[in-house]
Amino acid sequence: MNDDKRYEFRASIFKALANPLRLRILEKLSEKPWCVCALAAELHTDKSIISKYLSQLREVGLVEDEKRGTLVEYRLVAPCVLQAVSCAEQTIAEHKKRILGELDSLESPEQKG
Amino acid sequence: MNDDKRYEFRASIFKALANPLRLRILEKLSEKPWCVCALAAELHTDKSIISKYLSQLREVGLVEDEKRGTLVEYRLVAPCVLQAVSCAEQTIAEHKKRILGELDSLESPEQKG
DNA sequence: GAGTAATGTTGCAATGTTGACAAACAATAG
DNA sequence: CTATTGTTTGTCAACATTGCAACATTACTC
Repeated sequence: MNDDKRYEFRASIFKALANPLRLRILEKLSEKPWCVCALAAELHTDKSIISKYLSQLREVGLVEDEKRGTLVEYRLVAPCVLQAVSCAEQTIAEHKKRILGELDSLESPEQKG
Repeated sequence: MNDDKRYEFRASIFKALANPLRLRILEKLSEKPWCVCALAAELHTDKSIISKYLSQLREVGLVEDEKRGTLVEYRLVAPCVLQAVSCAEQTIAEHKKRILGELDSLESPEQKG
């Protein structure tokens, strides 16, 4: 795989993650497999949207589906992505804390050392 | 922070990551701090685009900047995000391998059990 | 088989967002 | 004042989001 493709591929994964509702779907799928209609009811969203979003997630390989009669059961394939979310969130919280600390030291300019 | 905001916040992080060039920038910043002009030269891209992309990354807290004369030095704040990239990529590679395996077993339908 | 209900997927249209490029503008060093 | 470095703005095309309607598939009943 060439370099450009590699980066586009990675970006496409994050593009699939770059939506609040899709993140909710993934979090639900991290608990157990869900069908479209159950997710639609759970998340108070039209089934067509849930179906489309699940397709997007499937295209980049984050979830997989399996037919069960009239149902289509979706399951999470890449659970480490959710860890990535909390990692990023945590790091950014740290960052903001640091910024606030810098503001504090500006307000009390006396130096201790 | 309420629930909706939390998910939108997470999504905004992934939105910032959902671009091949921004991923290249982050990878460069994982080596060392870079200024805008050096990144623009390295990545053969207009400085206005690099500047805008760095702003996006800064807004979600993935990088931070520091002025040095006429230069503005950017550094990575959340290096674990890069691990997230390779994690996702790896998992998806596994997924594709599995799909190919299933296709193979369809082509040779004899079962071993 | 025909009819019906439940579940998913796809197409369309309106609206909003993002991307890329060029040009103008701002800030700093000398 | 000039050169260097960064940021912002304007424009236009491309893409994303949302809700609704239409269609497809399966299971069940008669």
